[in-house]
Amino acid sequence: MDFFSELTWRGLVYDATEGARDALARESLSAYIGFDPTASSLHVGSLLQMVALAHLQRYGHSPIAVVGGGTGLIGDPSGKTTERALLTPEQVEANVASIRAQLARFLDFERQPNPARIVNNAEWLTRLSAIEFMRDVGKHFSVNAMLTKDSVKRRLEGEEGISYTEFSYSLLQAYDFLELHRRVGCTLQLGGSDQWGNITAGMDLVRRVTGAKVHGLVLPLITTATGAKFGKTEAGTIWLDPSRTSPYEFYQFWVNVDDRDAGRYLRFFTFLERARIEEIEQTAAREPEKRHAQRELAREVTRLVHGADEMEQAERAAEKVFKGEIASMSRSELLQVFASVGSAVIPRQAEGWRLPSLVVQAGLATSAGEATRLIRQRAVHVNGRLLTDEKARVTAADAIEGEFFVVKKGKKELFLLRIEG
RNA sequence: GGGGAGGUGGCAGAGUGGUCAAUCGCAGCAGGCUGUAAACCUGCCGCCCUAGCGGCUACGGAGGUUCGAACCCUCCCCUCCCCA
Repeated sequence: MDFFSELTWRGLVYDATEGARDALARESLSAYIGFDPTASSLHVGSLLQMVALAHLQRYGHSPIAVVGGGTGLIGDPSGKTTERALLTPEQVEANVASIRAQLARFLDFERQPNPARIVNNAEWLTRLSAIEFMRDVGKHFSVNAMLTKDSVKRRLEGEEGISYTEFSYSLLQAYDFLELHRRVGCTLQLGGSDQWGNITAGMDLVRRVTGAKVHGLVLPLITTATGAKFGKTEAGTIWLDPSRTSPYEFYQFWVNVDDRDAGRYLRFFTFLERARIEEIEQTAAREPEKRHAQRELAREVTRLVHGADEMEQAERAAEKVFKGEIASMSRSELLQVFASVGSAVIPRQAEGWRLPSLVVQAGLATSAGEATRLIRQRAVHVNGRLLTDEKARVTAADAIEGEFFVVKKGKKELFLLRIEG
């Protein structure tokens, strides 16, 4: 099997240029995907791109992850209805550094003969002079054509309009392709389906300047069965950075995937082979209540992003939590399990704590009033016990090993409070 | 520059002098059913507490009228529409 067929059966090819398939089958290519450094961490929305790079490498191509340290200074107007705030160079640089670390988990930089590379387009973009840019790049673009691009058209028709800065964005991104083509012979750019316009702009530029025929391939937009935005939960974005989204939460995100999405996601986000995925789907269809597909998905993706140790820990924690074995856990077990869940230290108080205040300190409610309502709705458990009296006090004597409170809200959300001293 | 409409809780959108902390919907939270799913049913959904027909803060901002204002008046700020 080749790269293109692999992506095809996984449902990862949304669109590709003529000849991309042949080129990929014929020879080993250099191909790149750009990552936007507007935040200090990537989130699950970028996972597909990361997986695509890894597939490239597996099939003998040389993947290049371009972190947009230069383009990030401008801001992509695609999919945006309003002008974006510009990040400072320092912010962008810090973001680039942490994103680089996250990408590193998916790529092999030592592999021969097709090592992965990570480059920052600030390297060339910040050195480009305005005159050079206008003569060598701008000359190849027709404003007439640019005005018809969807991302630009929407903004022109909208009320806010578009600044010259964002209007020029696609030229900069196109220039990346040219630069990578010159430097390392890169002939393919991949991206999300929203990047099609930017990718073809790059292809055109390369062709006009060098005469070479290069290719583009875009991945589908991920949808959820309920129509919600993928990668968001009640709690917010699912980040890849463990300090923003704990491995436990990350694991839980995948375990809670809708039945109807699980099979697709196994194809999208794991490297499991076709027969194995189909087998999992059959098992899942037979015993949906066991959530085979979700579990497998959670295991695989968590391992990929956070490593095997964190994955196992998150899995063990989930087991304890959902089997209601909290009260019987030992000190070391608690610390281990909650390392991936979330915890905080509270100062010792001789008279104990009011129950609502404990819930607030665990970050499970934003005000005592809200906590009180939760308690009355029979939603709060402390150390595995349902507590329904909002006036109750909890003292150190109630704590596990005199030290810990596991505060649980609803069925899924929990937090460890540790008494100081 | 001229004329008009409007700014209400995360969104959307009622209310136009008292019982409005503010209808309904969406989103969100919880409970039930289940499988840590979907759908569905129920409750909650400004803050504080001694939890009450309690206190406080709120309907763009600042003043004013009134026993009483989201609702009336004045000024200011902002948004949208039409004309020039």
